[in-house]
Amino acid sequence: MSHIVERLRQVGLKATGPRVMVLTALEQDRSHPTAEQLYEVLRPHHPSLSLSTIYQTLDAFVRTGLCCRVSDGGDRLRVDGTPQDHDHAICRTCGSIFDIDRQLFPRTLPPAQLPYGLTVTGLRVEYDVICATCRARVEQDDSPAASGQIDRRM
Amino acid sequence: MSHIVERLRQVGLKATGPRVMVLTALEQDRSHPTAEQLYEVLRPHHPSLSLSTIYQTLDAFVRTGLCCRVSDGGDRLRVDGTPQDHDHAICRTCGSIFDIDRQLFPRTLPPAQLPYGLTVTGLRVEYDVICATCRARVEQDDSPAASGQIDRRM
DNA sequence: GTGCCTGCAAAAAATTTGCAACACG
DNA sequence: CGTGTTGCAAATTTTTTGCAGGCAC
Repeated sequence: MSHIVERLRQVGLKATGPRVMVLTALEQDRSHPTAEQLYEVLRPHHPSLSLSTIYQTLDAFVRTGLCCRVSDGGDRLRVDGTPQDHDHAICRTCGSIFDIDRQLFPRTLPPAQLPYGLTVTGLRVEYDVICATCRARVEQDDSPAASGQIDRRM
Repeated sequence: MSHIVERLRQVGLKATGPRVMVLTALEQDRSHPTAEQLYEVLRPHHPSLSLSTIYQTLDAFVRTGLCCRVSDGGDRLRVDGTPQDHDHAICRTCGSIFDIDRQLFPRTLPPAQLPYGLTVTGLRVEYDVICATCRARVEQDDSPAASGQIDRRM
């Protein structure tokens, strides 16, 4: 439990209640939740928690590198609290995001320079996928989406 | 000029004024503009144009595959109207998005299957970069960001 | 003609901000 | 104890929706 507190202090953040809760939740929940989803999950444990605090907390985490933003295609803020290098697979139907271990798909290293004078600091692969749930739904009946994540997709 | 109309009809969309303008703009502007930016660029040429129409138009384009959503890290809707395969480089400082030709970084083909029963339909590489403008600013003075794109970043 | 589109206005959703009270270190 | 955080409310920003009139086909 205390390793969460340590991680917070290492980056210079005070180990407050909301922060410990959010970081703990991110460590356990690999679904890359939205701010709203974190709020709903944590509020029962901390009734005075406010959504604004979630946003501020995530902002602090991203600034200090404790987590990073993830895209589900361009919509809302979703965060990834897993420190080690990994890629993401995004289901085009329901918007779920899955972590993909880097070792599965070995790649050559990126060039240090790209056109336009760009300096590369990192890279990741984003896979477009159809998740098992959505595929089953498409193959069997034709009922509309109803997954655990985001459904709207442009 | 008429090839824009053709592209629209090919996917079953009526070739209306706003659609032709937006698709033309996307073909010429490779900065992956937001809806708002497209609106500002096009409004002078079509004063009655509404932002709502831009959203609806982009929605139709994405649905029909004429363009796709791009993420600048999780903020707003940005679109990419370039059909051919390419990757993206995102400047972590100013949020600018650059197209990166696929040939620059040859890769092995993706696995057809990933864990969790995911079926892969596509993939792209996302490079984190510092663009030339931002690097110059950091190296020389310390003035705050003022690029053409998005500055806020979590 | 007719059904798809547009444009307006208003609503909804998502995120940010100001500020006083509070808690961590 | 002082500074960084929280929580509330309100403001902003971004996107969506309902609907009447218009236009492409």
